[in-house]
Amino acid sequence: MRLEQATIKDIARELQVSSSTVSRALKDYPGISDETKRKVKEMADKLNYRPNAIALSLRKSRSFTIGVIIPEVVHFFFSTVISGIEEVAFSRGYNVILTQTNEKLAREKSSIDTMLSNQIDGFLVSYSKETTDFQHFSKLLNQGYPIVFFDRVPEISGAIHVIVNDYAGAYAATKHLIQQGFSRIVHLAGPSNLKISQERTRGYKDALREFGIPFLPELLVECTQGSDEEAHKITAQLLKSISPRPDAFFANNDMAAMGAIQACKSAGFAVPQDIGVVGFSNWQFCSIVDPSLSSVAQNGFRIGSTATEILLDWIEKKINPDTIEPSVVLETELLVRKSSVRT
Amino acid sequence: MRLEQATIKDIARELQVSSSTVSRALKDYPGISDETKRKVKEMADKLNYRPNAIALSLRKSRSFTIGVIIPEVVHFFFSTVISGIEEVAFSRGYNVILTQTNEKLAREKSSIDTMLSNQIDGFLVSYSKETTDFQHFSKLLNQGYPIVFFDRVPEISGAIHVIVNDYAGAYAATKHLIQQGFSRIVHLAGPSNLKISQERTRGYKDALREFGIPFLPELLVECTQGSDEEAHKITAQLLKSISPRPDAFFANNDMAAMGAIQACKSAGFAVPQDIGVVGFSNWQFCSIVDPSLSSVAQNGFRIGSTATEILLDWIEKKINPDTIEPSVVLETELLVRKSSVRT
DNA sequence: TTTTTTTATGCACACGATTGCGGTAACGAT
DNA sequence: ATCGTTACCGCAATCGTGTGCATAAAAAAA
Repeated sequence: MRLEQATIKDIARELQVSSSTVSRALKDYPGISDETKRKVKEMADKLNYRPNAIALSLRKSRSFTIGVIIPEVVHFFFSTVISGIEEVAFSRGYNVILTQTNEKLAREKSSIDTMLSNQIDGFLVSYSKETTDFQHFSKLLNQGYPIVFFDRVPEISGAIHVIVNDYAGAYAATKHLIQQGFSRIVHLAGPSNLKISQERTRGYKDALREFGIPFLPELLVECTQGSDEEAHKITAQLLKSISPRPDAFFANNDMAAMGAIQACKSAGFAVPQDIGVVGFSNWQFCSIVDPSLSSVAQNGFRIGSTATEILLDWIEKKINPDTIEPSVVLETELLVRKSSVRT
Repeated sequence: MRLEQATIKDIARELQVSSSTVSRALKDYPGISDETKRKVKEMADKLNYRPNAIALSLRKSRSFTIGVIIPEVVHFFFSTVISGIEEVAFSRGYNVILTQTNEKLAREKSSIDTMLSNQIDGFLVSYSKETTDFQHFSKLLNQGYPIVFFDRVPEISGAIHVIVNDYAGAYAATKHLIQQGFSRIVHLAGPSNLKISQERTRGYKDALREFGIPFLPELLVECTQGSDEEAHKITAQLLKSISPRPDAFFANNDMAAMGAIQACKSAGFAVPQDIGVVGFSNWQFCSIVDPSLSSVAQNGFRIGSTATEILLDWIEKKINPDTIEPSVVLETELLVRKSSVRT
């Protein structure tokens, strides 16, 4: 038995005026007498009137809602991004509708469909690992839908990207390990089809080259899942099979770094005395584990808030996507903790 | 230059039929010839027609959207809940609109307002720490809006709760510590205005009583924030000031437990040999820290999915909230790891 | 008093889809 | 030729709000 929400018509009926007058009175249009405005507002208050956003959306073909598509919610980095998104969206009067793809392309497409049905004003996207073709995105862009990509960004024209400087972060991490006296540095890389992984690997290689350390292909291993178990297994394997053994690990993410640390400990090595480890993302637990984990911080909240600001500016036509810089690159910061500092 | 979305009228115009015919043809109504249906569907395909969910919402006074209100997104437990919510909502064809209150009551109320404006079909709520009065919720319930509360639940009539058995979890954790030979067990409790905190404290006390261990008020400390820093400080203080010193800590959440462990280590005590520690929530990092952290697992995903199933059943009138059990209690599970097992 | 201007309000339609009700043509039966 | 039946389909209203245009009343100017 839902109590009916009062509408503009109800106010009009009570006051014996037309609904157009009510509509105008509520919005302080000129040409409505102060007396009428007062009465209307009073009655609106009395009837607990709340404008029907749905009707407004239909009328204006705008929903004041943005759609967020991410691989998964249960992920420290993404949850901070969401937080940044939500914060900005809320303060600017927009709703956020959220879907996770669980890394499935099909789910990504289907989410776009339902969001289009819901007359979304724009998209914030970090695409799935399965996504290698970006036509479904280019099509949207061509139709004039604003899309801002973050973290994982495609190489298509018309989109705007918000990313962190993965290259510089990886470079700094590797350089740091080298300066700590480590030289046989393993890179536990991410999926090679993601640009962020490529960039981090590039930073790793460049740092090696810079310091005259030869790049050894066997020290570059792809961790497709990025889980601690996977990293644990790979690390244990590497420590056994490669001679002389690796003396440092630079992981694509913090979970993998933790897996590596565990494997090192199990194999009888001390971190950081024998083996140095640096992660990427600066998850919450970095500072509370033992040894505390050095990591490259990427400010998820700022990524989210920046991406949202840009998207909303685009939606509200405060910026023109064709004339502004298509990539916003936020800086990373290497946080040195115990796991990588030789004492 | 957004390309106009094709509407039902466009199809009608192309085919020289009325829009009602198109509507019916698309939905396979009887009384429309197969020939027409075929043509309409073909044309819909050709024009890339997508039904306008907003128009539908207006017509049906339903949005197929549910609103989720939580304290904060960047929180392992809540992010798993969101994941569960999103999963079920998606599979049943509902959208999820998300807001975080950042523990502010004002934000909670304002979120409810915008959601009502958007003709939300129902609410999933875990209220803020600031919320002590629940009138804004009772009012909604009285108006017939379905609300399912989870994790933090108010004592008001008409609502449905999905919670975990905090009491049993705390009881099991405390009992486990006792059985490991610890007897001066500190409980780092949560904010006492939250029912979950009260329940956990109750479990703690009952376990002590059961095993004939006197409850000492000085061993029950409220950690209002639940952060590791706060727990660290409190723990260090307790270890110094209380004599004989505490020999175990049961924390209200895992972050606090980690803070306690660090403080113990700093004070020169070994975990678990000197001091045992158990957390609550079973965050991701529990298994990767050293020593691995024993914790009471509460399945966030299941909480989210269960709450959503109930909410949607309620919305779709498959259940009657007045006749079903108002509280669904999911069991917790004590995961014993190294931090609490004396060797 | 008459005409012009200003002020305040209402009418009607639009947004896109659904649906009760009524209409029309074709066909067979009488 | 008339009626009844069936099979298809269209009209028009509806959901709640916004807005261009017309209009009535009141005020000002003539």
